[in-house]
Amino acid sequence: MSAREKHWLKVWDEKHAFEPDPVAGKKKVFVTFPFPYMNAAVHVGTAFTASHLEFYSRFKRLQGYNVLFPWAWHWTGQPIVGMSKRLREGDPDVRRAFLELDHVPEQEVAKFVDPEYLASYYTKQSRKVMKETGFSIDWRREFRTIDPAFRKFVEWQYFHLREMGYVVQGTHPVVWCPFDKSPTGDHDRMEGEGVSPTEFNLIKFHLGEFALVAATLRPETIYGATNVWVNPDADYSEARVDGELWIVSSASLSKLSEQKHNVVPVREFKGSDLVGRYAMAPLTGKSLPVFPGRFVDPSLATGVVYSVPAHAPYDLMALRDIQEGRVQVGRQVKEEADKITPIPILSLSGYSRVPAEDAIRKLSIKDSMDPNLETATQEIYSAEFHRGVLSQSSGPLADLTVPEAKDKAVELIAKTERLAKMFELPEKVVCRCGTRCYVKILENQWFLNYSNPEWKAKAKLVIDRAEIYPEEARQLFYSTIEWLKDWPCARRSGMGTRLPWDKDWLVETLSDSTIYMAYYCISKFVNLEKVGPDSLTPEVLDYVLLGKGSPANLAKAARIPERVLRDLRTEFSYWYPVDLRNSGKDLIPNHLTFFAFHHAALFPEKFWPRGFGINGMITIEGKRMSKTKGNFVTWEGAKEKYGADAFRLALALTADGMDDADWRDRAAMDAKEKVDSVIPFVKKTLRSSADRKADGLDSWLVSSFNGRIAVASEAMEELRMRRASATVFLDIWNDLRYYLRRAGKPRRQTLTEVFNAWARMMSPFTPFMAEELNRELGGKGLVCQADWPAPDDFPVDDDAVLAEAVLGRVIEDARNVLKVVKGARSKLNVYVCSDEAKAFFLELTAAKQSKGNVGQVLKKHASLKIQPDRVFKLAYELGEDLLGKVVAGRGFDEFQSLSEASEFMAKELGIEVVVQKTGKQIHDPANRAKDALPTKPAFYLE
RNA sequence: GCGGGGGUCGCCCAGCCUGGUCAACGGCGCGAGGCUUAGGACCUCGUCCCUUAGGGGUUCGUGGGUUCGAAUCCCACCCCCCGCACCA
Repeated sequence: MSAREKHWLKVWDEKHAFEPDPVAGKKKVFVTFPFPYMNAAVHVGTAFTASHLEFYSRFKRLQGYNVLFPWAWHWTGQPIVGMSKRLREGDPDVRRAFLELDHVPEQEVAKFVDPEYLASYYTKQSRKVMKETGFSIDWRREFRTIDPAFRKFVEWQYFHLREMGYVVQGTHPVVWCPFDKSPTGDHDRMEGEGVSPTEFNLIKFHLGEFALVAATLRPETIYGATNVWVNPDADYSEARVDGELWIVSSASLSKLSEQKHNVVPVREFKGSDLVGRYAMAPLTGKSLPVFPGRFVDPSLATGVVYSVPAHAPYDLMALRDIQEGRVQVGRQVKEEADKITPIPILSLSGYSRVPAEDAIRKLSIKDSMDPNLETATQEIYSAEFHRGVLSQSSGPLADLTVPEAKDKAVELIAKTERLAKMFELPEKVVCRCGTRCYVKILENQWFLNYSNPEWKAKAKLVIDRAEIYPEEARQLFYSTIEWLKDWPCARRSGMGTRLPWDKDWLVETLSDSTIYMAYYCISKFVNLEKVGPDSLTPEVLDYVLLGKGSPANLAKAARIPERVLRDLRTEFSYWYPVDLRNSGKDLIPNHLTFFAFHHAALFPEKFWPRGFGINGMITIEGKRMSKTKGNFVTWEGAKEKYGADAFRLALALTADGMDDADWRDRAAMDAKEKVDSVIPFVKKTLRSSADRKADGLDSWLVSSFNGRIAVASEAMEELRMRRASATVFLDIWNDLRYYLRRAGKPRRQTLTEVFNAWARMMSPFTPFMAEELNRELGGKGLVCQADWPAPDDFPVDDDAVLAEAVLGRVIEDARNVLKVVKGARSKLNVYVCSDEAKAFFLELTAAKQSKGNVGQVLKKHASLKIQPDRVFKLAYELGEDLLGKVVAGRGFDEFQSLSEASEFMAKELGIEVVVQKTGKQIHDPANRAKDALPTKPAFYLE
């Protein structure tokens, strides 16, 4: 941290510049950021998103608002506990990540075996780096989501949600880690991302008094079944399942019992013991032989499948293996197998009657252990599912499409009471803790009832009423609200708050973060020890947040002074609602929409969020940020490398709207150079300036500055930080450069005014440098507490704008001519049009616009011999804006203006320039002067 | 598959809603010149093609269409990115 940064941080701190309290009658802005999760250091992505709020906050303060930008830390949930646990168990990867990627000192890592210590370490680090970056946060309100007082707040919320019927219980299959005793979400998996429980149909084939239970995803193929497969090497069991006698793989027994089946094992044996026996299929009543098939995975579902060789490549290949002697079997099995031919059950365009055969041939599959069988199966399955139609051989299923036949088959088999269901993971899933997961049916789990149509409608209203930046994001909210189903809101493990009515469950991370912004109004009092967690009873919170009850009575019961209670209510009613919540677009499908739902449920409309800011995701040098790939930039690292101001400016300049932001070292270095050179530039410029009367060029600079203020202000309002910062740091700078180049002697007073305002415009982005600059300019007070420049202080002078625009056009034209014309030249003659030509131009343009008498004008000025088309074309080229100024421009004398600029033109063009006004006695050897038009003088190059 | 965003002159990107002032803003890179002992920084000019007078040609994913006129509006297609849930 530089001395300059330290100095200003101290000054801001001493002035309590960012610690706002309610001020009756003062307009307020309340901005919030979705608190970062503290299992790692904050990184440039966090900084990017948060920077929008930071810039906006500082901007709004300059506009005179009372601005609250608070901060908190998310500790709720599984990952912190999980990392800590893995460290305890000696996982080298976790340890290395702490040491090498986050640069945590060795002795600290040792203490990370305590999850709360781990989180507090990162919290401390993150707070430090954010402060040092100059974020204008009110740290008095800081909290962590496991603070006792915050828990009371969460309990209050859930108490009400349940009362309103928005928290309901349900039973659902989940991917379960038996070690963590917790559902295993996608991000908690070492293996099997994207895999979710799939419902298999269990079909009972009668085998004596037993049911040999085959699992299938394709019940519609039952009429094509030719035999049953078991894995001869695997263990199978007889067991009493829900009172029936089943034969299934031994591995499936525990899974069945996790899925609400009552399972009592009876006897275990090898699959080979089943080979050669016969099992009777439902619906067809056929007695099918049991064959050995090593392709059958005993760990998938029941480890028993039935064979449909016409449509299942695996089945066909396994059958061939037996028929063609690649697999040794007993004589009886071989004889039975030889009798079997595939039974086609559906027709499929583009394939023969036995599609499995086609696929096998296409992929040159040799036996039943060929890995290509998976591809073949996928292909056939997909084709049949979308285009297949069941044929007559399928009896009652005939003529149905595959999806229809599936439902019908399930219905028919269920009628015979030979159907059961089982959930299974189609692919292996391994939890991050290394444990293999399975499907568990979780009972009596708590859900937020987001599928409730009334709640949805209310959430939609929140979005309807809110400002969304950028507007394109609005649709994403609507889609999310539509799509959202009930959300499991409680878990068994991790850190957090227990459900007040069911202490076995902890409120899950996303679910405890929905209305917490309201708690910033309370946390200030908690941190100042004016109110303790025990006082935050539901009744007290009802008063503070909903205005219910009488403070006098409550004060006694809760043992807090009535004045404090009233202050709490005042604090909340003043700051709420949230005026702007900014986040990356990744939070729209969950957090931000939850935020809308819960505000809709709990608060009256006047407290619903007013604005949502959405930004894109960050990439590093064009690639996705990833810790494991080492493509990772921490907030601290970037701040240290470029300095706070440059880091901030680089963030601002990197992207607008929902575009993804690409963080590039090169761009940040440029920003650094820019920031570092502002003050030297200003000082040098002022040194070279003089006290003199304002001229046209000064008016031009002021006019231009007027436009810059307008653009920057509007962009700030819309959170278009790239546009805003580019205007301030690039466009204004360019204006100044032009001014300095063009001016004989820059005028001190004009520059001082502009620089003063410039410092204020820079201050949201580069507050340290802006304060420094303000001081250099002799400004009083702090620039962070000054006023945002008003356009009225920089009036527009149309004639001055026109003069510079014309000059610019003339120089550009002249450059063109000089570029094209070869050969020696010593002097450029510039002929400004005559008064009559100007009159002709104005009259003709007016006549054309008003559809007046063009012919009359032409006749009147016929002696000029100017083609009317040239006039029309020029008027068109000038555009409405400039043309308007030409028409209105009474004080603008083109000849005088260009004459005064002739030296400048000469310097720019590198050739002598002589400006003359078209008239009788002028130097015009090539007779060009007659062609001159307003804003378009004629040239002659000598 | 469902939902969303996007493809612009070497790279990043503005413009698109509200068609013409668009060969198309700005930044980077590159080239030339200035400044400088030198380098960096900084400043100026140039950077699709052609052109001895300010002009012309061909461009904004591809192919059609609407229009006097399309990067901008409409249709179809191709390609890329993101999200799709028991989790931050």
